[in-house]
Amino acid sequence: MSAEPSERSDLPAMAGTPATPPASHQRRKAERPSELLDAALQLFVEKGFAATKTEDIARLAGVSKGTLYLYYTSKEDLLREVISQRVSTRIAEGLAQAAAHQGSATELMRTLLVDWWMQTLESDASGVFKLVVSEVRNFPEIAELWFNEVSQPGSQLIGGMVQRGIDSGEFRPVDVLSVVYSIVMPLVMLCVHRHSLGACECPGMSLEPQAFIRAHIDLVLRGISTHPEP
Amino acid sequence: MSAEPSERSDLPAMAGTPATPPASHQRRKAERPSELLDAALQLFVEKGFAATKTEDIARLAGVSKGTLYLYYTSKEDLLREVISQRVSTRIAEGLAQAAAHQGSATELMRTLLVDWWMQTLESDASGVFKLVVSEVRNFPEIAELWFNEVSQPGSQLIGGMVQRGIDSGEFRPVDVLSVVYSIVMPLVMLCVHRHSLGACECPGMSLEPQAFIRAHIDLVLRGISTHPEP
Amino acid sequence: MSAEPSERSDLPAMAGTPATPPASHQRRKAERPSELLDAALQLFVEKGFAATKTEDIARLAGVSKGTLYLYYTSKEDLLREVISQRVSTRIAEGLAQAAAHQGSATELMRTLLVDWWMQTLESDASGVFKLVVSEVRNFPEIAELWFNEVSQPGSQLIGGMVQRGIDSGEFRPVDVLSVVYSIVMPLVMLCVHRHSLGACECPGMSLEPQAFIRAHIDLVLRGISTHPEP
Amino acid sequence: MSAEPSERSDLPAMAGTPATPPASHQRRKAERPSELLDAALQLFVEKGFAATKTEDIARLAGVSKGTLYLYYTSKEDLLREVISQRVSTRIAEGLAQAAAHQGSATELMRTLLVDWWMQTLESDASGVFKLVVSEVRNFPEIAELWFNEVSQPGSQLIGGMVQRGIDSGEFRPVDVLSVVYSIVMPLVMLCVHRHSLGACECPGMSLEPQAFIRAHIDLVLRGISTHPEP
DNA sequence: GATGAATGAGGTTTCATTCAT
DNA sequence: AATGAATGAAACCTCATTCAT
Repeated sequence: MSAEPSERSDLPAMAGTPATPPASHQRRKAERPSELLDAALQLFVEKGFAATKTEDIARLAGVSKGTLYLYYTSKEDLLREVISQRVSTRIAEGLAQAAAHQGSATELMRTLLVDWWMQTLESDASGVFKLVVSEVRNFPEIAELWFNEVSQPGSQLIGGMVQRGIDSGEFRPVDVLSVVYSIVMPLVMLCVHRHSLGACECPGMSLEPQAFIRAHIDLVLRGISTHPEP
Repeated sequence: MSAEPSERSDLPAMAGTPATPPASHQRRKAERPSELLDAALQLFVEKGFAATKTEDIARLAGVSKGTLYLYYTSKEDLLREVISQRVSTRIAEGLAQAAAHQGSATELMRTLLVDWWMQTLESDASGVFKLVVSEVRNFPEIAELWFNEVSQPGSQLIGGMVQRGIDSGEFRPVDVLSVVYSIVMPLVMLCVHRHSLGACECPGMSLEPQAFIRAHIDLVLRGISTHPEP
Repeated sequence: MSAEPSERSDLPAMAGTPATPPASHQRRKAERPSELLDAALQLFVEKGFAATKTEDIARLAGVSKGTLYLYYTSKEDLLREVISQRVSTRIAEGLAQAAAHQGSATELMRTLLVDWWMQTLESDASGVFKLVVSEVRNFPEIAELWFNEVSQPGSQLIGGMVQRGIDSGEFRPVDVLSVVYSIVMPLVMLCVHRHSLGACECPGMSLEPQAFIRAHIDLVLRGISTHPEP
Repeated sequence: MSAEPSERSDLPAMAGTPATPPASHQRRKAERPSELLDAALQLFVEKGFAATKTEDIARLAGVSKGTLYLYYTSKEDLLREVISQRVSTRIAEGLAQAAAHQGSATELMRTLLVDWWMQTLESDASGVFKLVVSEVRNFPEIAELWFNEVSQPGSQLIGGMVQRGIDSGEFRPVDVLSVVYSIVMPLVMLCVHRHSLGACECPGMSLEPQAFIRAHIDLVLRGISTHPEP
């Protein structure tokens, strides 16, 4: 939220000057789209697309109703952009992290999955899961985007790790796809939950997310391991 | 469609009851509320609460716009009724099934969980999961209902089974709540998915639900078992 | 204006009863479209399409904003309907009158043209000329309608009369089309004028329309006659 | 485009005038108002006042939205200026031409009317007729302007010629005003038509304007002449 | 002078709800 | 009980105008 990287850090600030932003008008223009996207995501996730008023998005972003339309052609456009933008950011992160790590499949899964999903859960990207679940049927193009950019690469990545474990003898010869779902669905659900029932006053899930993620991964690993630890 | 047997089955009234009156008309009247609820559920799940028009609900139920208001005081009323009605029906079913079964914790879980969730997934009750996920934040009373009628008793039931397994030595002394979530979240997610991404044209999950549910339960059981089968 | 023929004069009213209208609700519904069209025509002609507010049309027709949309799908729809409806009515009238008359070409023109154009000028159909002139370029479909339903048949009719006069020796062998325009353009312009400059306070044209029309037709007839009266 | 010779023709400044300054930039500045008026006229005529966007006017004139407001205080101001400017230019031309000519009333009308109206029809001044017809009722001040600057002097001029013909025995003792309208209305209508139905794809008037104007004047002259040519 | 980002009043259209029939 | 015509609040979006740069 409000994490705009302030675009192209404009020349190293001269020592002493407190990095004055170049000019309020220009600054604003550069940041508007991102601020609007943040506001839109927050409200779409909270209230749903149809129940969110464009004026509220604008107000939350600190601009007037009309300004929104200088940057996005319609409320629906805003929805598309919010999803595709936030999703691609997060997926790129995941691939980068995967490339950086190494080790046994077991180790890899224990670190990579826990890290990436914790970051996702705690960033506002987690809201996108709930948003997509709620709105795909009204906006079929989102389905395609999601499949190509998220489901497919995600399954590939995790499925690849499971397969490696099988090949190396760490894991039993399980049905890879089925295991991928067993691993991933609770994590997705965690994100969804955080922005639906989890956001309500009610007692809710009395369990630390991080603790649960670790326990869940361990549970699955033990379930597929050839040599379960005692 | 749990309840309404659809007006076609006009079985002869049992002797003793006064010759059933012009049937088709009387029957209809009695079934209206339920038909409206069916229609509402279908559309709320498909389009979301805000994007569903009362007129569409009425039309789908085969009545006029005004008639809807003879049975329900508002669109929101319809939402509340749909959820609480469908939910209580399904939960009662679950408790009944649980009471009927017996055997080891492992066995119990393998049959009970698979059966109940498969029925739920295939009935239109599965849509309620998606509906609740999408709408709770706009209607906080739903959260309370859900917690009291679903989350709480559901966790109790499954948690109870896990605890029994631990007590009997079938399962390792795991954190019960955590395991409950690992078990249940993919199953909930399956229901949600069926009415969001799963309902789109896109390739989607290429996995038989029943096969997955079995595999998932097995995976978890192996993960918590003290004597995993080789 | 407000000249709705009250649809299907419902059975001869019993002598004594003042022809009670059948039921206010039903009555209204039947008359609404026509009342809305009247209101729309008046305002579109007066202010132009873009400057007319749908709410004003509704108010002038004595209904609320929303009611308008029960009968017409959009403001533009209203424009199309107004034009095509009023035009076809008037043209049918003209053809009927032409069929009814007979006599020499000269006589025919002197009666038919004067009568039809005077009626048109004084009915609210005259506004349609101004409306079409002002709006065709924004709504090209109107051009087609106008050409097929008005320009074409109108030219045919008048051109036919001129040709008959030439054939019978009443008129010199003039260029028919050119004469048609010389005849018709001032009459069209009279209609247009009545709803633009003619509607302003300014001194305006100090000439009785009927007197002008007669004089104009006489002038043209003398211009093409083979035996101009002395 | 009566006035602005378009910045391309940079004829060498006549000796004596100080070497023209950085030309293209200075020139532009001086021509801005006129370029804006041209753009405004074109769009007002094409789309109507209300449906024309100030931004489109600015873009067509090659400046930004804000610049427009440096020269004109409002969109309405632009409308007033466009009309009064174009009108006075054209009327002045007409008076000049009238003063330059001489001869019999018949001759005068045959040359003067044909020339002036052909020039008007082909310049963008013709659009002003359509614009005025469409917009007077929304801007009553235009009516006054039009009456004083156009209708009045125009009627005077033409009426004067007719009267001269009557006095000289060329024309019969007709009603002058009526004849003026018979003469002028088709010519005005020609201008209006050119920017409304005439601008559409439809078949349209299949008649050369110049041929028609000549024929029309001839027709009227024959209609009022005391000695019609055989 | 020139720009174009920003504003917000105002216009069109939708839709939950009412109520006369 | 059932209908569906009518309402009007409210939502989306546009665009004339302003003003900081």
